[in-house]
Amino acid sequence: MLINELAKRTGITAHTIRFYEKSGLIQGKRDEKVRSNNYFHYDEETVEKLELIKDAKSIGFTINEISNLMDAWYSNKMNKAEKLNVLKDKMQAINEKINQLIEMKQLIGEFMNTVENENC
Amino acid sequence: MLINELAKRTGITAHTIRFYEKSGLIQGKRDEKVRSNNYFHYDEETVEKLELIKDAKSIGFTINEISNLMDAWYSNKMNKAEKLNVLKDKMQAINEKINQLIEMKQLIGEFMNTVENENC
DNA sequence: CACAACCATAGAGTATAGTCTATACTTGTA
DNA sequence: TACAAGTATAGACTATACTCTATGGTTGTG
Repeated sequence: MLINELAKRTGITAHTIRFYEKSGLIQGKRDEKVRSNNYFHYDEETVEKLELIKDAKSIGFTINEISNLMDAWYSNKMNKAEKLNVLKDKMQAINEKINQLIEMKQLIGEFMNTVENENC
Repeated sequence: MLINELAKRTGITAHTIRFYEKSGLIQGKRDEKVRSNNYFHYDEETVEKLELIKDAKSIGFTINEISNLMDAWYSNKMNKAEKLNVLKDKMQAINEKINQLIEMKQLIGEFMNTVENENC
């Protein structure tokens, strides 16, 4: 699949996809049989990766963090132990974020009560 | 208290505090009795605000969002209903983030299982 | 009173994450 | 085959949130 289709499938613009490619998050392949152009071809795994990127970004992970995560996820650069380490780290980061969010919920909840009892 | 003490108390640099002041998140007061300088003076409420800013930032709120939140929190620009609206919105945003984090946890958890069963 | 430490302001610089423009070549369609 | 639509690349531009530098004035201490 070419970049425009990938963009449609994921809802991410071609520009941004190229930016992610430059950043090393995804890799398209060139078709060596075709000599007339230099078009990148993408597979289903790339769709998956972009979905993961969207999710990870929405919870506040940086490109760099996502890059680490995807190395554990998809690449063969790491062995089992290294992958598990990365995943455990992310897991812990997520748990911390959840706790902070819960604290903020309580804070806002308390403040809502205060406001409820205002006369205004 | 002057800016350096505020910085020490909150762990936020004077530069960043001034940046927040420019952004409208906090306001120091000038002492009109003193004519020789233009130093800003800060009160305990500012310390509180900066703590809130730190917390809100750590869970991914932007300066702009924090600004809205603090208007509901501290200012008299809004009436009861408006304040409650802002607070309800933030509450919902936080709940959504928590749900996304939980989803990501599950995803990573599943992947950890997959990795566990790898032979490597 | 010298001099270090502190304060304010303006404006430049940095990092992150895009977003857009210009250019040029390629492909598909009427 | 003309021409719109698609593709690649380089590089400029934007927004957010700082972070730092330069400058010049003020305050406190030995």
